[in-house]
Amino acid sequence: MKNLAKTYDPKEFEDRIYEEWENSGAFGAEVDENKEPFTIVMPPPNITGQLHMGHALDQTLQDVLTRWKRMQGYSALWLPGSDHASIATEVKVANELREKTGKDKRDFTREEFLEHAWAWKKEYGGRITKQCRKLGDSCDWTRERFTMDEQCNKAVVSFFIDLYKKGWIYKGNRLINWCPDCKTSLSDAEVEHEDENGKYWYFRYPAADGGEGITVATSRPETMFGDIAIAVHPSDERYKDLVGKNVILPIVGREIPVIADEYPDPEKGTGAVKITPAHDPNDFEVGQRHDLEIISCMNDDATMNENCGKYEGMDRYECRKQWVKDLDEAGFLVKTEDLTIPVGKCYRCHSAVEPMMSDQWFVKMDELAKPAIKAVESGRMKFVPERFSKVYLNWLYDIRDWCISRQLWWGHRIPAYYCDECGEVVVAAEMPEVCPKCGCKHFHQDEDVLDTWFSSALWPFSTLGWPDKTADLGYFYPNSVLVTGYDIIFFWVVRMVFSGYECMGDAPYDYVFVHGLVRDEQGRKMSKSLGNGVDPLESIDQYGADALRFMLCTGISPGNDTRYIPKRIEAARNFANKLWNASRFTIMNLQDESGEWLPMSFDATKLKDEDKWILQMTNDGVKYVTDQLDKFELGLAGQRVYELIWDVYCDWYIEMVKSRLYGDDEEDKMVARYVLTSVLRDLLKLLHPFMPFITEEIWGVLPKNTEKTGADAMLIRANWPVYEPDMDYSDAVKRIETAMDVIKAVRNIRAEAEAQPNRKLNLIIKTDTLASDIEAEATHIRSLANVEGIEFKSADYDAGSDVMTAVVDGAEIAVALDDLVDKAAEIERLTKEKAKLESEVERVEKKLANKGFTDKAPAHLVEAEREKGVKYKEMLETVIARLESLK
RNA sequence: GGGCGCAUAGCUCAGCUGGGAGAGCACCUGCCUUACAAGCAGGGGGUCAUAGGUUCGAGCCCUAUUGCGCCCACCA
Repeated sequence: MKNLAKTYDPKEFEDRIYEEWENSGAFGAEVDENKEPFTIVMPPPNITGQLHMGHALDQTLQDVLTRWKRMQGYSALWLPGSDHASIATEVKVANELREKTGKDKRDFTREEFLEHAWAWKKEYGGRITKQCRKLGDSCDWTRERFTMDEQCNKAVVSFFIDLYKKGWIYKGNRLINWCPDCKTSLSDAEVEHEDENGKYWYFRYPAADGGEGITVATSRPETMFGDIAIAVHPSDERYKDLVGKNVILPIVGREIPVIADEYPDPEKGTGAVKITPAHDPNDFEVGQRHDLEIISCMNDDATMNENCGKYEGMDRYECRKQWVKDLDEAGFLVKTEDLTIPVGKCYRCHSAVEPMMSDQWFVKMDELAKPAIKAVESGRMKFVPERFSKVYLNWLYDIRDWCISRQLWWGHRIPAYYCDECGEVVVAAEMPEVCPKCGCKHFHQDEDVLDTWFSSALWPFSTLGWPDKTADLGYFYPNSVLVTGYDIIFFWVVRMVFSGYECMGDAPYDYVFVHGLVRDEQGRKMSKSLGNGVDPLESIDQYGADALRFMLCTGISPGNDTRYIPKRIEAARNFANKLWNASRFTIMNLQDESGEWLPMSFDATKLKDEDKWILQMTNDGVKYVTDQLDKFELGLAGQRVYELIWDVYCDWYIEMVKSRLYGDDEEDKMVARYVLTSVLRDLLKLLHPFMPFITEEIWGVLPKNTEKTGADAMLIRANWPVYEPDMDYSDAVKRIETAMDVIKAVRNIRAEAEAQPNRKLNLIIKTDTLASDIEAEATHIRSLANVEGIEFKSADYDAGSDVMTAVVDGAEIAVALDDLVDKAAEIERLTKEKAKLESEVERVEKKLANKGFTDKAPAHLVEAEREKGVKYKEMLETVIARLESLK
């Protein structure tokens, strides 16, 4: 006997199947001009650790799309890779070194440190790809890439040089975001703003001429050492006389001017603002406008510097405390106010970012942003859901230059070389031989590395071979879809788009499919500090990858967050189990005792109604699922497959077909076997993108002789089921649906009457129109409702009082239950039914009486409503008549 | 300050271009019926946040309000 294992145990086959897939080259995508390409480049996970639920969601969505397109006949490439994650990894490696050796990062040479980092990459990069395999990711591992591999590095250098030559990359001393812990600059996108409880301190700056001076509020008193002016609004009458005069920086004693500028808001604080260009972006701009000096008062570890007198060497917060105390004692503190203030935090280490003056490399954004804006405005590139295009565009509309240099070691080193003699800067792929300016031959390379997102920005094409003109690049670019979380639209999506236009002259992809976050059961963000993260591997271990995948992509809608709820993954596992058992049933019935496959055949003229019914349901399902996947509605698609398998195939079709399989009409059995198998195959295909392992495992056991076109052992190469628009089994569908109504009605009566499930019932069916239809399905009614005799009578027949009745569309079912009939309860039940029907009839009649409806609503809806009216009225009359007869 | 999302059954969420409110879980009842108790059959449960508006018709469209959440932003 050939069959599936008795119990569904994903551990038994998931790893094995993955290995088979990979070894057979099933995921390999080829440049094939006879096929349409479908490309997804995997958002590279950071090599900082292991995959979390967010990755599992992200990758499942990509895999569903890829597998589906592959089955549709596309040359589907899903290219995997990982990201060096410059700053994040550097922090991790430094921590690990500290733990292991007790030494600080700076105790190592750059080369030593990088050696450790590469070892880290080897370990964690490998761990991640293993996890992807566990999830069932059908990516082409032969094309696996890393943001710091040779080709990507080449791309980075090439892009840098290109932009530099155009004058779009420049070096300048600017106010940047500085992380005092990571000791590196950060881009604006890398700063997170958090509200914190803070204070405003109001200090009096006395006038230089001995007058009262001016009172200024600040939340950052420690930056006062860098104050260069006090600004007031030109229209502010209060300070009119002071403008142009000097005030004295308290305690420090330095004189600074009062200047008029549009920046201060007279409504806020005292209307006067201290100007500290070295530590505040606004002040910096005011300083530029007035050509003011810039005095920095902090070191790069956020301790106070030599400009701060006795506070030199103090931490910024320590200094703040002492400084405020000293000012207070000296009588300069006017008042204090509590309030919340937004504080910029480093997105990696969460320490407060300090705006600082620093010499850094920048990318000029104005020109680059233009095509990226147009890409979305013109509809060339679409966000799914659409609303994210707004987020994207808003960021681009007021984009500022991008600070790309980082004072780190792990990353792409900036390809800029400085002449040791004259300081000339040469930007080139290799260290130059001779200085073009002074002719000297000694150079040193810039010490900094590039923002990690500089290399990710090139990912959609650097992975395909750019800057070389490869066949892959020509065929697979632009990518079809980018699947990513909404949290990295700024970091990543925006930058890929402008880089794509700059390097390739086209958008990097057609669609950006944005998903939300996976939260914990209470809806909180999964985080390490909360310890509420769920390891995908653990849940795969417990329920199987298929269950996890199915849970992640059903019951969700695009762009919205979802929650990880153990009960939900359990339900998905139960679904897999259901499919497993149904398949076992089917396979069991396809063989004789010795395990030989029994014959099956397709003969359209021999199809029974239930065959036609399920063929129609499956056919319609194929269309629905395909349409939904086209719209990225994986949740709706998955939901329908679930219903088709569980409700349609298992609960109804298998139950209906049983009597035939156990009967002895050999010809009919061949048909039943055929439909059973053929429908199962289509359902497996529909489910395969969602649950690849179980579908593959079952597929492997099914007989090979029923697939119309070349059956392939690998389900992933099987053709996506085709929707046949001409299929019309509506007569059979109608009869089966009527039979189902009857069955449900009888089951209901049985339960209400508390009749034992094994007790055979006798029915009287009163109908003037449906006798032949119901008669045709009598077998089903007998077996599924456990009915013995069925007697047909005309609609006006009096069934007496020893029966319980129910109405269906077109017939009244009377169940003989003399010993169990509780007349009072029966009347109550029918009265409820009557009320229900009455309200339906009323609703429909009201609607039809409304001239607005009959005139304006589409004709088919009006017609449908009319039919309903007739139907409900008939049913109601039947119920009323029955009630009468009981009285 | 600007923008966005969410509010539907006890819980978690679906609900496509407006046309008789759904699923899973939980709950109640009865079943170990030889594919499946990770199951089968039956059942209860919702003023679709509030108030207006558009429409013949609104969970869905418009306006306002309330509550929750998120993103962006230089309030000293």
